[in-house]
Amino acid sequence: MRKELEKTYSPKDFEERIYKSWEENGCFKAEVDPKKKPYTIVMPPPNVTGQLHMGHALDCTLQDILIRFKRMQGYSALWLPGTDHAALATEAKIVAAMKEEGLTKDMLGREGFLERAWDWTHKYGNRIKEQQRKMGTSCDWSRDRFTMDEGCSRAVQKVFMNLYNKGLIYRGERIINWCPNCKTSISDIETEYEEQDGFFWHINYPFSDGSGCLEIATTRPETLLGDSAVAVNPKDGRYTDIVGKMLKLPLTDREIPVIADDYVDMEFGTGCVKITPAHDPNDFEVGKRHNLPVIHMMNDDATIKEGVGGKYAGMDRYEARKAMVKDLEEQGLLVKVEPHKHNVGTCQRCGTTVEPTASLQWFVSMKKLAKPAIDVVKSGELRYVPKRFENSYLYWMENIRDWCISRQIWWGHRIPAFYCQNPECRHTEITLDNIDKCPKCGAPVKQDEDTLDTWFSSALWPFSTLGWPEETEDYKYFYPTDTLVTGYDIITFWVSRMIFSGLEHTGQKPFKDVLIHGLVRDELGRKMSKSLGNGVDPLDIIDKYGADALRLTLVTGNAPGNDMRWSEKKVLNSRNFINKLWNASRYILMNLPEDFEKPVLPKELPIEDKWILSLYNDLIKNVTANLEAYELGVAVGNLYDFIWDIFCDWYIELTKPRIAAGGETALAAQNVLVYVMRGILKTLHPFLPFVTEEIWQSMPHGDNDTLMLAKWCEYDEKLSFAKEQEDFSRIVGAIKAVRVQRNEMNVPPSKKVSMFVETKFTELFRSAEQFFAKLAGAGEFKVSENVENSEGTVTVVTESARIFMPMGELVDKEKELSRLEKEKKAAQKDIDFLSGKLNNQGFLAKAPAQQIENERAKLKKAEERMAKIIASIEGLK
RNA sequence: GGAAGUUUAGCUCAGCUGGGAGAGCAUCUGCCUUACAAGCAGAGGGUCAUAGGUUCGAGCCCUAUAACUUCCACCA
Repeated sequence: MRKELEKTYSPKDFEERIYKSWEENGCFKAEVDPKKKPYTIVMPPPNVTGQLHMGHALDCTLQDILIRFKRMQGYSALWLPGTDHAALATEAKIVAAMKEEGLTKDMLGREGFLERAWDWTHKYGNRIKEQQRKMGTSCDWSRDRFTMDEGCSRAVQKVFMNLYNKGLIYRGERIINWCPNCKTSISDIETEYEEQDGFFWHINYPFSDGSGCLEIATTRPETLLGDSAVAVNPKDGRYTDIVGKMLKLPLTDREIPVIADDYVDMEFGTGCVKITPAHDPNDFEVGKRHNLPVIHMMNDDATIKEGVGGKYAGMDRYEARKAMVKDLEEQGLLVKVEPHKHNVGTCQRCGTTVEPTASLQWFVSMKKLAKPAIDVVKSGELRYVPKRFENSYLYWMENIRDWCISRQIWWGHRIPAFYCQNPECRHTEITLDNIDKCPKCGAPVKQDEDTLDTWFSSALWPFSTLGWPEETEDYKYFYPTDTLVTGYDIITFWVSRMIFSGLEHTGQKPFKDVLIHGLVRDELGRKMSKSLGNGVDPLDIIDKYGADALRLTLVTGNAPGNDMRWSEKKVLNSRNFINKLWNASRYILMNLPEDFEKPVLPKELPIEDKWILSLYNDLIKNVTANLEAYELGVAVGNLYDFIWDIFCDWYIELTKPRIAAGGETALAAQNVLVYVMRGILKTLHPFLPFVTEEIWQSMPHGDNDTLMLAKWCEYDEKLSFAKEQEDFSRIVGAIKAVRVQRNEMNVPPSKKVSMFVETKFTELFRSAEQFFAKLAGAGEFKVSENVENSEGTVTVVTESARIFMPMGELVDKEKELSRLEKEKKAAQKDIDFLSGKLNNQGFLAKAPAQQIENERAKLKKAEERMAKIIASIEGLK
């Protein structure tokens, strides 16, 4: 039952229909099948309320190509989709939407807010999935997961408890990055540094005993309110006498000591550092060593605290800075102000300058967890493609610091810690259940108000989605997964955390290969971003050119890990290629007999059939190898070149006279055409799923109802015809040479020209008469071993033949001679180069035998060509 | 401060383990040849960033330099 192919390629007419039919027929569903080998990809979960952007489109395309390829190869291929709750990002969006209604989180309360968040999630949660469907995403929607669904949440709690029991999670007061706008802690990697122009303020701190002042330098004068000491280097001769003395802290009535600590760099600034343990990571460490008080001088919105701030209380940090500098100046304590460039941490989410703050938070102790995650990569058990990304991964892992995982927001997994309210007991219980009484003393307990970093749950994604901690069938069969596909921008955030989490909790690496891709940039090479407004919406592109064209654009000419520049011209080219495929299919179909069922290759085939089959066979080998090696760009390049430049431009053209002739030869051509086209469609399917399926339905397709589940083609020794491949390339070469000559002489293609071929491959060339007629505009066509030259004749020379074309007055003898002289020169250059190589003793001694053989063959051809050119020149004279 | 990447035709990029430089777009010439003008047949265009080195042989390997990009760290 074949479907008629529409006259023009119009993806809108069938992409949606085809997706629906795949989905309805359960084509995406992966089965636990012991007879098959599993192949698993877990999809990097996009934000549940997000929208598809070009980065997703790329991510999606690469994964879909791999999963479709493996599925056709006979694996039980699972591509597991899902979405991420994206804690802070989502909460910020909801808060912003609430603000429109004049609402705040506090007005709603935790319960009310979460209710809204879930509503929001349900409202927008399906949007991105619909958009992914438009891309052709062949994931198993029946296994769709969400980081906050029951199973994933349970995995989160379980992991928290495991780590806590092993002593790998702890709660403590440390310096963390505080975002005064989001009002939560953020982890180190969520903090982005940017260089800003600032100042170095030199301030005099007077000694309490009135014996002068000590000059310190700081970039943040306002933190003076939190100072608990001034430190000098113990080896610094300038200051040995004053260690232990007390200083009057300016603008306050406090006194602080001078201490000695190695941390101070004698060369930098004045060699005296004010120590503010509550607001600087280094100062915090110094403070711990010297038992200094941690004085918090800021509120969570970065205003100055009541009590420590004196007259500055309530002011914003920068406002306070201004006021304090002014006061210091008035009091004569400001020595000087120098311009100073420094890096300031900002919140990845909102861009606000973060405030390093000592705070009571939960941390994951990383050193122990990092070790196996380093080993598994170093040993090559888990590999990055391309390999260079292992460097940054290993560097990060080897220098890892503890991970702050608690967040002061509501949308996310609540920390399963319950604190006993009895001051005598103060027990902390970590439990999977909701308890209200202390298991130790029976007093009421209170659950920790905080939630977990969103990456804490993402870290478990490869196994939490498969059922872990339960030993489910899925988990046993599909885990560990095979390939993780993601961008280099989230290696530290996500990939590294999945690796150590997988190793720690499942005892296995979570995936075998990590395929890293780059960014899709705009036409000017800038990152696509909302703020720049330079993003290109994949849905617009699909609407205009179809999903296949978008997909093809995203893989064409791109090597793994490299960024690519977006350009709509590239999409146009992709679309044109698909159009080519479409029309080639139409050609094949419109000539096919009604009752043609499936292609059978006849035992006896003409040379051009063997030629195309042999090239096709090579193609299959190359594409498969490149897909296995994750060289998707190269694989699609192989297909592009074969389909356009060989199959369409040559083979199809070659079949035209045969099909017109009818009979046996036509039937053989039809079988070969359908045979190769079916193979092309299969091989192209992972890249262009929609159009290949649509064409497949119109092709004679035997038992397979859907191309998506058809069997992948394999290299077939029986289709390899080296001799015919080489022979036929002589014909192709000769036709091309004739075309060049005709073009050069401005002979219109429609004008028939007589051709007399002199060659020792007489049989070969005689059999190609119709091709010369069709493709080279040959009129009279004669082949023999010797042709006499005559007046008014142009000679085209190839390594296999001389072709004489009488062109009458079009031929200028002198011009023809000089042209041939030019060719002679070029041929001589070839010969010189090759014989030079072959006379080089070093080359002969050290080059591989095969290489030497190749060069000899090339030289022989060049010499044959030369002999023919010389004969032509002689003949003309 | 540390690390990685990029540098190839006018533009955007390929070039897999080293064996006489490729594609698309753009430019030029000629074609409505009954699958396709979203096309066909041709042409021009490159000291493969620079300087050394290894090798019989380097776009590819090594060293240095320059420019651009990115990541990491962050001394007040």
